[in-house]
Amino acid sequence: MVKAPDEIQPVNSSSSSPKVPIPTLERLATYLRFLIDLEASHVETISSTDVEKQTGINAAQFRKDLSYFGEFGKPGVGYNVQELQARIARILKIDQLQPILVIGAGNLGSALIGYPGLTEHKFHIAAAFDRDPTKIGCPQGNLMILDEADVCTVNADIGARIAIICVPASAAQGVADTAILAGVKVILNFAPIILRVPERIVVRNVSFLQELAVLSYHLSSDSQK
Amino acid sequence: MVKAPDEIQPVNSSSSSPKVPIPTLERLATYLRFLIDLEASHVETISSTDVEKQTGINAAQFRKDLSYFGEFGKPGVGYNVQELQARIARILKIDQLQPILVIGAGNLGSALIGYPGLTEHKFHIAAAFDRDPTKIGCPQGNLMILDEADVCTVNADIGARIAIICVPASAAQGVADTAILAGVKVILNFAPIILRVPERIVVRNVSFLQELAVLSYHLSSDSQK
DNA sequence: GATACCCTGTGATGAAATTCACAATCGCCC
DNA sequence: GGGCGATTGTGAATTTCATCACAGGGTATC
Repeated sequence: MVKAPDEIQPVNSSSSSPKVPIPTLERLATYLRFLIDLEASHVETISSTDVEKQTGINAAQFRKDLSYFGEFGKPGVGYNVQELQARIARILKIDQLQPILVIGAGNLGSALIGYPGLTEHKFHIAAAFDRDPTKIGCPQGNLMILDEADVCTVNADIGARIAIICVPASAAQGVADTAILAGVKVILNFAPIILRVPERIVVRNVSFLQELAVLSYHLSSDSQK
Repeated sequence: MVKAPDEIQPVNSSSSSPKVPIPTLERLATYLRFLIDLEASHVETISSTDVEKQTGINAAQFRKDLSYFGEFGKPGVGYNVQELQARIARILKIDQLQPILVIGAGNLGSALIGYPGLTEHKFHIAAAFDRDPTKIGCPQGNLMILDEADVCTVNADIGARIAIICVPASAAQGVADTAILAGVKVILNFAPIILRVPERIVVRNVSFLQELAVLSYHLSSDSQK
């Protein structure tokens, strides 16, 4: 009996990046953060070995990561902090303000809305939505909570291509479908389920439950065993 | 010139797991979640190919992940959902209530305290701390916010080995040091910095800024270019 | 109770990511 | 201005992780 398989996106899907390893992209964000801090400390130049000492990331790794995007440093000198920071920001497209939709204004959604780090990295929550009628219309910070049903019409104006999903697991698939319909291209999913989305959509999951579970496992060697 | 290198934990450190790949552990948590849902739907048995259809995780991967911990299934039949769920929970040490310290009771810390998924997975926030005098003593949910300075004395009673750090980046290293002093073995770090910790301590970082950056990068192929 | 089918567990294979190691390059100093 | 120490960028080697493919074992059916 051949059953039609429910096609689903592979967990690590990335139809859009032909060459750059995903771990490299993850580290780029780390480098960026690190460089911003360095810049604030008025450090002008840094070498890959310095990066290793201060972040624990292998120096060759750092250099190879950058090499995917061109040449950045000067042999014998190192990297100009300010320039490197700017170029990584450009690579990650966070040199310009990115509008974001937040769907779900519970504890987590509210925390995101109030998080100052977002604007610091040129992300901007353009609109927040919820399904709960008691929340709709209430201001959260300086943002009005909108009706989840209006995601499409609202985003027709905003044109956000990033959505953050902060609804309970049971509702996550539904709002993901809606967001995609509204023109969203990439999704950051906080709900602890695997979303089914078309191949062209990129999803990343943040699951601290998962992280806690991994940590919990590591407790074994210290106590039990 | 040989300079004493500032030793730091490698990003992917896991001094405690001799053989099990970290990606396997991460997936175990996903399986567990999935199995709990299945159990709630009264599914009794599942095969690895079913798992692949419903989660997108390769069937052989699933079987191999489990094989690190023994044999779980019956050839020709599959896996007993309830039993597998219980055994994975035991592997991850979340079959018994795990006490957790939350340090930092800002937006994010509050969201964690109010998150019902934690208890669902046998995690229990035993105490929450902050540095802000206006917050100390205020109840947050059914939990009293304690003074960050008292972490050590409080944990002498509680004996938590897991800490969640939800303070701003600038304060994160300090509270990490304190937590370790208080007997914490593993840390879930929400602050966007790389913590320096002794080798025996396991750290996992949750950085949605990083996730957003990766997603932002993926926008390029759809629009620009 | 034999046959046909299905599914697990795992060694072998392949792919991906990390680390190594070195040639090429730069600035500095004498 | 030539030689030296330092640092980059990158092919090659190594390690880690994912997938393949199949032998072994279980179930259902007749």
